[in-house]
Amino acid sequence: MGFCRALSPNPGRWELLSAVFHRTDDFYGEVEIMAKKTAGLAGADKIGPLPRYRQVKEYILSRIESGELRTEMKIESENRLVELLGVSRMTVNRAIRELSGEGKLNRIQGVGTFVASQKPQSALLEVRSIASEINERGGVYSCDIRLLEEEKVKPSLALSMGIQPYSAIYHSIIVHMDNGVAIQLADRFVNPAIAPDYLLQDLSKISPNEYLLSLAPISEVEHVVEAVIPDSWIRKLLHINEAEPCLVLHRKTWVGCEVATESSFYYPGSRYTIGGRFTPSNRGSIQVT
Amino acid sequence: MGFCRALSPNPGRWELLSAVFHRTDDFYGEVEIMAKKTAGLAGADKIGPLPRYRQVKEYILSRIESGELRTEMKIESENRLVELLGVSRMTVNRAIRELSGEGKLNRIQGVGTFVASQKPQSALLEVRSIASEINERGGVYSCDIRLLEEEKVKPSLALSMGIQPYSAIYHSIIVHMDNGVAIQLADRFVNPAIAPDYLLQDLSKISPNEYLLSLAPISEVEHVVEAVIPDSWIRKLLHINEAEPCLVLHRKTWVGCEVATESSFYYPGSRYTIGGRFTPSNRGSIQVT
DNA sequence: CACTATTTCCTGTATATACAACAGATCCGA
DNA sequence: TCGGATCTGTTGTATATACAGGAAATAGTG
Repeated sequence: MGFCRALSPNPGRWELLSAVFHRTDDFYGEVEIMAKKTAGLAGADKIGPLPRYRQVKEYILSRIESGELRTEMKIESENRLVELLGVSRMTVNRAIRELSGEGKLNRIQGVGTFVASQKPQSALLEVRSIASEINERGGVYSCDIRLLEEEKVKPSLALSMGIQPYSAIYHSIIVHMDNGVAIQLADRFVNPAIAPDYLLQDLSKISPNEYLLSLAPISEVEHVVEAVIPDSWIRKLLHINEAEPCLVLHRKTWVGCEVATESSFYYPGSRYTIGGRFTPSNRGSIQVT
Repeated sequence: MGFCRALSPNPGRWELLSAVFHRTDDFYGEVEIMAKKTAGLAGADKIGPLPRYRQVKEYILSRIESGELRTEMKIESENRLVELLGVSRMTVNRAIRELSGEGKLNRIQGVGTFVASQKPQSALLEVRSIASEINERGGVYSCDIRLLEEEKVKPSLALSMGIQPYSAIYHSIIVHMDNGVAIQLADRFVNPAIAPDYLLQDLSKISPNEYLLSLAPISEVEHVVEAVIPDSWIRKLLHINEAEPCLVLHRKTWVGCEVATESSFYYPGSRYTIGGRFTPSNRGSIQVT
């Protein structure tokens, strides 16, 4: 009963299979889309294949990322995708509707669906590794780990993170550099309950962000920005003088209902800006979906 | 044919009506939900009532805003709302799914749907009026219009806004104050094609944001933040000395494919932070929905 | 040729139905 | 009383179907 979960004969590749059965009045026409190959993926605790609409989303995203679908190109119509993928139009519709809500596609009624133009970097709206950001810009990434230890958490921070005062917390201070120039100082407090092995990582190989993201998906993020003249020890590490302002990005992340990390990122004002582009949703004072 | 568009007998109020007809094989059971009263609303060029799933969203949002539904409260189940509102479950499902994607509701499979806790201010992710922000905090808003005129647009800005160099552009500089203390300096360039009457507005009565939002919905926003020591004329207007850093928020907005405004907002570093909270969507390096 | 009406293709919305997955309550027997 | 099976209510996904409405191509007409 239920779904027929065929396994791909071609496990190394992403593939959609369809197998439509005839239907009677109380039996569905059954269709199976192959699940994405999950071996080696983080978050593999999720059992079973992704739901079909998610598979359709992944299918389209992968075609965009592979370069097969370029910016501004028209993609197949919903009905064409129904034929190609062997799913119903409502399923395709949900996938494409969500993707266009996420800014990946644009739709025009009566005309078609188009690949949206690439949006610029949006460090304000994302959580991504500074290393990959530098690499994508063609820079040379390096880092300097100035601190990595267990501490007793101070009461104010404990309150904010929802843990016991003076219990253990992990603290790291890392200076990230592009071509040897300090670009960011990352001052992180990590909840041991979420990342018990944080101190054991080789953070020069895998960045804290990559490591933390690999443990569990972040369920919520809060970003607050501020302009300050930082303390002298920060000025020294970033090689800036006392007249140069700093942009500080405070980030707090949650995994489920627990606070996972609370960090501050200091950017030398003269060397960095942070941005993001988004589409406001449409009620009252306009907000991100 | 098609929908029966009943008018509300109670036009001053938001109301859901249901009128279910019997169905035959090729005729729908018809249901009508009253459209939101549109008289006096901006964007009234949209003809016809909102689609039903949007009406359901508005219905729930209005109940949250009115205080009837408080934070953490469980709301009606989908099937209950189907009965109450006279729409199908898929329609209710879409409405609630989108609301939970927007962070207004939380859903737990097998348990129910709950009103999400109020998220803090998110000036990073929204476009809202500084006046209403100050009023909500209980402050006393006032402003000082330092400039409001038509100028010839410089080539670099013209390029960025996609208009002819040295053509006309509107330029305003306004200092916003809370209890007489300067909180923000707004330096705005407005595309005359979008807001031809910008210069005629009484911007001390209606804030530029409110006015611009009333003209047309913003289709896209870009925010970039930066820390600077501002020019002396800005320091003077904000009453800060030359050692105090400033947070600058650069905002660019689009209406359709045209750039509508390009603005810079200066916040005294010691008096303001800007923040936003969001839920990352779940692909690759995590981004806003 | 120019202009209009029709057709066709596309997305947008709405519904009814069916089943899956999950959580909590309830029942029941050892 | 305990522990498991069963039931019930809830959300999550998938499908078939139908119609509305926009845009562009096409046919038809003067």
